[in-house]
Amino acid sequence: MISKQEERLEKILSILKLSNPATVNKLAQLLEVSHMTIRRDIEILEREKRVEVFHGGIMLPDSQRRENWKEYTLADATSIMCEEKKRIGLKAALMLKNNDSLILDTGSTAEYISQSLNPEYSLSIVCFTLNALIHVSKLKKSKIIFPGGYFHRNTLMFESEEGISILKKNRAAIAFVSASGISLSLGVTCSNSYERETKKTIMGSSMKKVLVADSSKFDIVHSTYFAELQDFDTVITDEGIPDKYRIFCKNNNIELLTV
Amino acid sequence: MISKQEERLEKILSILKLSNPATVNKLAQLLEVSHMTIRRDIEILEREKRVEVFHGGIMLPDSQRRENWKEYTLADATSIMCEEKKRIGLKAALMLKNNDSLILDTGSTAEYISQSLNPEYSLSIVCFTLNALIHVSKLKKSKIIFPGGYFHRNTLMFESEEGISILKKNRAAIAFVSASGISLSLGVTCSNSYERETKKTIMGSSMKKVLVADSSKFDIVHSTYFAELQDFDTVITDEGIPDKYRIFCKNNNIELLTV
DNA sequence: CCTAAAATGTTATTTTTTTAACATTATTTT
DNA sequence: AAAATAATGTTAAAAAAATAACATTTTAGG
Repeated sequence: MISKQEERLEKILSILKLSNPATVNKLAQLLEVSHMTIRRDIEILEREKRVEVFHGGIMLPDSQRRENWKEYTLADATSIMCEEKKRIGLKAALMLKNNDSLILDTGSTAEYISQSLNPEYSLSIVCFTLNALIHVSKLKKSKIIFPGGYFHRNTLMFESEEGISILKKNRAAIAFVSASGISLSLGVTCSNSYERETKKTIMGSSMKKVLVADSSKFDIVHSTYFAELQDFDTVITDEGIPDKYRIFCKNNNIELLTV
Repeated sequence: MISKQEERLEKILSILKLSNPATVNKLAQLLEVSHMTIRRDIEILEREKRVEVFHGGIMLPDSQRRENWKEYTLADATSIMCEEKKRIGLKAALMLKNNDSLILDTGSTAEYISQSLNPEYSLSIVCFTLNALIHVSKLKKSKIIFPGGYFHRNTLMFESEEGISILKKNRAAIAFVSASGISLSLGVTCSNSYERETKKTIMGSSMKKVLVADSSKFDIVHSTYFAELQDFDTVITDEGIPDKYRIFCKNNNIELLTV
């Protein structure tokens, strides 16, 4: 059970997030309580160092101020294989030409692609994750399609039956697909079952299918199977992949780009 | 030749950069002048919008501590009726309780609602615009549904047939709907025809329908009609609305909240 | 349902800030 | 240098906010 007071404390903080600082009277008016109640609330918040008090009002301490769009992105300089992923993302983006249509799958490598796209091109872009969306929405000349659906916080992905229908209505010259596991015997896999339908549909809607994955994903298997390696036309990865994959690509006429 | 006063103005600003906000007395003491001198300086700085004044002190305006997330948002301190919209958004957000489900329409007022939502609540939120999505995605305890579709850059809205289908599968306790025009004779209107289907579906999917619009929208008509004023249960606006709307709401049993 | 405790509201008082009017000191102009 | 002007300081009254003491309402426990 959440008390009225605790509720008010949260409300005070959210008011502050919007307009910092705020006066006691303004808060009292907004929350429809007396100024003394607000003062007592403020006393608590101050003791907990959640606000700073001065004559005339209160404000959020510096540490709590809203900032940091990085909050919405997976790509992060500290993540593993970060440099490889950046290079892979760039290589992928450079495959595109003006007026191309593309589909961008989930994952941090895909996010690096979205960051590397040429803002001068008029592209048609389909994507599925909030992080990619934030990047591509800045491309003023491109057309953006976001199938949408239910939000999965761990991957920042949106997914739904209807999203799949939108995707099926669209075709792309090129699709960049990611994977969390790639194996010769067990195929290409990802971690979340909710990704499967989207990935399979992406594969079916695009002319050229490009697998983007750093070398740490090879010889790994995850729970959800969605394709065979030979379903792809191109693989972009880094130098660290096992030789058997180089041979497999050569034998199966898969273009292998290592960066 | 730089005057003593100009020098002081700069000093005040640099003190603020170091400790924001600051009181008049503190500044007077630091700069070794009388409080009246500081007050006169502050008057100048305020006229030039370089500081914000409140009872008890002054602070740097938001615009001087710009943060990246603003890049993706419509809501902006320079927009018209900004303060009213903030208050409307806050009032709307304060109507909610834990575990509520809500639908958030497009527009800058709706963005202010999304900014004011309580992060401690477990809400179920449906929204349609990138700006709202960015804000609500931070609410770790809430479930997010984003119907998606084709991106409209002017409003940051996504819209599609399939998005409508997703929306139709969902129900909400409360919907916050915006409008660009409200008229007694010609009804409630918006500017873009692509918004119509979404707005009509929102109205049909929610128990309580709340119209959020600042007073500048009243007695205005835009091209796309989507509802009558009496279709709403509640109207949240500011004090500036014409009296005839107050009377109309009273007569039609519409709750009118002015902030 | 009643009681005790907690939370909130009311009011008067004290403190602080703001405003305004006027005095003083600097600065500029002639 | 004297007069005019601008900038700053002083003071008192007005306004706003903080505090404290007590009244009332709400809530939790029996």
